[in-house]
Amino acid sequence: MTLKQLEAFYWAATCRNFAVAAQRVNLSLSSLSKRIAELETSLGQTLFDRAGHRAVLTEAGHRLLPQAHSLLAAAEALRAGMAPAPAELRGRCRFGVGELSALTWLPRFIKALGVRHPALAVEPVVGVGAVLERQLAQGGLDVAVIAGRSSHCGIASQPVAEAAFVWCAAPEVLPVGVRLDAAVFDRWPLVSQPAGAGTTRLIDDWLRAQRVPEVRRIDCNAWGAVAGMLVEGLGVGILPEPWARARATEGRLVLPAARPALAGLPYAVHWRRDDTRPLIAALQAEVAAAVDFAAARY
Amino acid sequence: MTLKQLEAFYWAATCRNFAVAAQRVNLSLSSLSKRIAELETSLGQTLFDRAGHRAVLTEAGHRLLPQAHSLLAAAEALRAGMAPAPAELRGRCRFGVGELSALTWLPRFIKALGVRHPALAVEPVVGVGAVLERQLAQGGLDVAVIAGRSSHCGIASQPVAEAAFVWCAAPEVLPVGVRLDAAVFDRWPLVSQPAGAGTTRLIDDWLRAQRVPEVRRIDCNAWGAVAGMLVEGLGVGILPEPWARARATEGRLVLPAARPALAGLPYAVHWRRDDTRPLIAALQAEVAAAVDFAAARY
DNA sequence: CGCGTTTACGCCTCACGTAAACATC
DNA sequence: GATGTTTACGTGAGGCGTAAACGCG
Repeated sequence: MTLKQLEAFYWAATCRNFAVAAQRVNLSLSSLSKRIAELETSLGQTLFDRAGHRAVLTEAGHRLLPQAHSLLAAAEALRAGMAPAPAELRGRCRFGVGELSALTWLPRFIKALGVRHPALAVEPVVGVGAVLERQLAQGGLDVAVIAGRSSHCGIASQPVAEAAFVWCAAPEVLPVGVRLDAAVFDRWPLVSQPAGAGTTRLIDDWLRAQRVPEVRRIDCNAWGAVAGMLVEGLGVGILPEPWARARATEGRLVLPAARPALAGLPYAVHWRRDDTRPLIAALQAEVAAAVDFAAARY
Repeated sequence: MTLKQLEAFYWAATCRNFAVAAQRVNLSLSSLSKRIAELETSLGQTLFDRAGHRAVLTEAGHRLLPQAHSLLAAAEALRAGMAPAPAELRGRCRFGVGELSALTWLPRFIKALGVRHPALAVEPVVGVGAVLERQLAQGGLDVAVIAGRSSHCGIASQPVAEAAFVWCAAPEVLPVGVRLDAAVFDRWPLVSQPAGAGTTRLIDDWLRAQRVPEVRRIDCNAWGAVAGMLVEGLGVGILPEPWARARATEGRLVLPAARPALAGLPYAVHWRRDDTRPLIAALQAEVAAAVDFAAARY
């Protein structure tokens, strides 16, 4: 029995499938399979039931799982406690972010990360918050920076920054001085993000507070397109505040008064609570310092 | 960092020297040295100071030691908890016993052990209790069955049996019916075991209770020789009760009345408290069932 | 036929032991 | 020189990935 075998077992048991787990432990699928087989012979117990379409934990596997985790966590703590200096990170890191992050702080962050950790292969994965969260839970991502806190108890999160959004529309849609209220949405559709995005929750909360019953929506998963559609006068929507203000000074967008003002959208680093790799703790700190939604827009 | 490296480190740190530790982990001296070197580079810390004649723990090594032990213990517990059946023991086992054990229950025990655990290489080491205890503490022995409980806090023990001894002497030394008292020792020397033997403590306690001030002694570390000397009328001494009775029925020894009677000498399995190998727990049970000082004498 | 896991096979690292060297007392 | 640890070196096991095979929906 080795720590590597236990590690392979743990992630195989808690990821969506062996392939995802193999990526996480930097192993080929076949090697992962063999390590688990080795562990099984070493313990004299079958840990996975391979009868069905997918490998599923046996009773012995379920018994082993928490023990394996605590042993791995202890080993990690030992390693961290002994290390003379924060180690340089290495291996693959799948990093989930929303599109807004991808367009603001992410590029600079990836660059800085590459300088500090040349051996770390970061793979940014841009997607909608809800999807990223599921991928995180299933092992497809190592960390994700998404809006809000997770409802999933296996996922831990740490707030890092708040993004500000404002309502906006083209002047021909909302003449200067017009207040935004429920009546506006009778005449104009809402240009918004797809379900599962953090901003969608933000908008829904606002609409509910305003008792706006039903809204026509134009959903788009690309902020660039959303901004373009708003400028073109297709409807009313929200944009990150710095972007909206830039367009407003050019006279291409109007920022109507809205009460209550849109709440800030809190972003948090998310990670699997059972992931004790030093990678996680280190990234958490690095991300916290880097997130800045006012940064350059690409 | 691997469990094997930590194991090598732990025993290297707590045994008398690397050579002893190497035997315990079934490794050559050079391989042990390399494993420790690997661990040092893996942790980025020097664990042993090799400047002097012997390798001595550095500050980092001292920090690591308890953590390594708890991790190894956890790994062992996991292994034991998962094992479907008590595993067959394997490897080398240095087994310390007093000479009395060597002449009574030990041979039969070694035979039985060989049947149940063919892959276990048992090496009986016969010696005086105090010496065995020191070897145990320094890693030279895995377990020892010796008289009394250990005073050393790093050594755990579990009582297994009591051996009975009786005073005896040749008829020409102590005619039948003569009581044993202090006066006898003015005329005859005490034939006893060397300092550090369990029976020596037993005798000293008795002499002190009888207020016998000073005694001439003939010490010998071989029971066979002691018995022979007693039969030859060289002095007064103690023998295991079954042996003495056998000689008494032949009329070659006399068993004088003695008040108080000699106390029984309790024997216990001893092992290093920090030794979490399954070997120890298994042997403890096996030994407890096997020890019998009334068994055949060889 | 797609998805998920295992088997087959060749490569190559690395862990091992023997033996010699080195260092300290 | 005795004791204790490391270095040098040749060997073999086994961990690795690629690619093919297998087995279930």
